[in-house]
Amino acid sequence: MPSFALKPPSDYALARDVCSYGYFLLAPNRWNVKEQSLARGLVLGKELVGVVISQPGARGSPLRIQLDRTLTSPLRALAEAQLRRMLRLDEDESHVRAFHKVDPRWKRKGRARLFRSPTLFEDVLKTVTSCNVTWPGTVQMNRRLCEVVGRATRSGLHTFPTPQALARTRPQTLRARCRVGYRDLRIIELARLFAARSPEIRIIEDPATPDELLHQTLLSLPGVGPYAAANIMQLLGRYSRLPLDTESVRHGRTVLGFTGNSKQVMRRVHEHFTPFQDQAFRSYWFEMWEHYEKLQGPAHTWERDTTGTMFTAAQLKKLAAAAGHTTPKQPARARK
DNA sequence: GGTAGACCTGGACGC
DNA sequence: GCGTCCAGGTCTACC
Repeated sequence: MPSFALKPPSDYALARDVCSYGYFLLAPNRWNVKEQSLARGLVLGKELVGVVISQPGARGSPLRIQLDRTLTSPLRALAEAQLRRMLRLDEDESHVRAFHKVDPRWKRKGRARLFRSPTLFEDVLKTVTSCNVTWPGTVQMNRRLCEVVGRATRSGLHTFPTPQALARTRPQTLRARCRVGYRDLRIIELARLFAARSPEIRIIEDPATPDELLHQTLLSLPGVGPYAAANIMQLLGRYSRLPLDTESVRHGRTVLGFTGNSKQVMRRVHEHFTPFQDQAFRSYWFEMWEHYEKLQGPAHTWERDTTGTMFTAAQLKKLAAAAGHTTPKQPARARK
């Protein structure tokens, strides 16, 4: 099997840095708990390749990238760029230090990097398919999008659908076979914007775009509201804004001990993380992630196919109660 | 500028 | 096994 090595930053730990954000559990990603490796398909222009990423040595040692086919140099460069994005290999030791200087709580474990997708398009779609749906629904939608619109590599690994493929897909197909519900037209419109490299997409992709303009441009995209815009910003490495949702309210109540209605708790969560300034999201996220790991065990032991119901409100409530966290009774439907 | 209600799916729950 | 209720963020109409 062809393979190559990728040199990560000196503090890089694959299991910790991949299992740092829920997208590692979403198709086409497959985290292998036993092997502690990540497999998925990548689209390289018109070509496909299946990759299995592992780190046979200790922290900071080279990553081993196994391929299910031989790649030419230009294709390998494309694959490498996507892997670097997904694994956040460009967030080097100085990036990590900058975060730990603001929030030293994560220095000992070295937490700083957040897993994301090989492309911005996949990150945007994963965000949109996580809105107004419980976690098992998000898992389902991503799996079906990959199976129905994505393609399979030689070794049977799936790729995420390209903007071009999704732009050609009929809304009925997305609704009936991918179970995306009312998101069908929004997903197709997003795919068309990415496929055409519209001015909005160029603004979003430009690292020089100021945060405020980036935020406003994201809000203009179909299916993207305040939560999704803030989340896409963190996926772009802009950590100043918090994607506040019902999960933030739960965290505010159960972990931070805030009281009041949802709106008040959300405001207090926002205020709580304001001192972390341009690192606010990472402080917020790792605090929540640590809470999940307390309830469910280390993230690198989570199986994709059995964690589907893990993050439902009912399940979290049960686990929090079992762990001794108080969970005040919430209104039947959380108000935003 | 703020808010109510519709949107759609799958899990939970009661019978 | 079936029916009903609930969770979830965005969008639009309306005040």
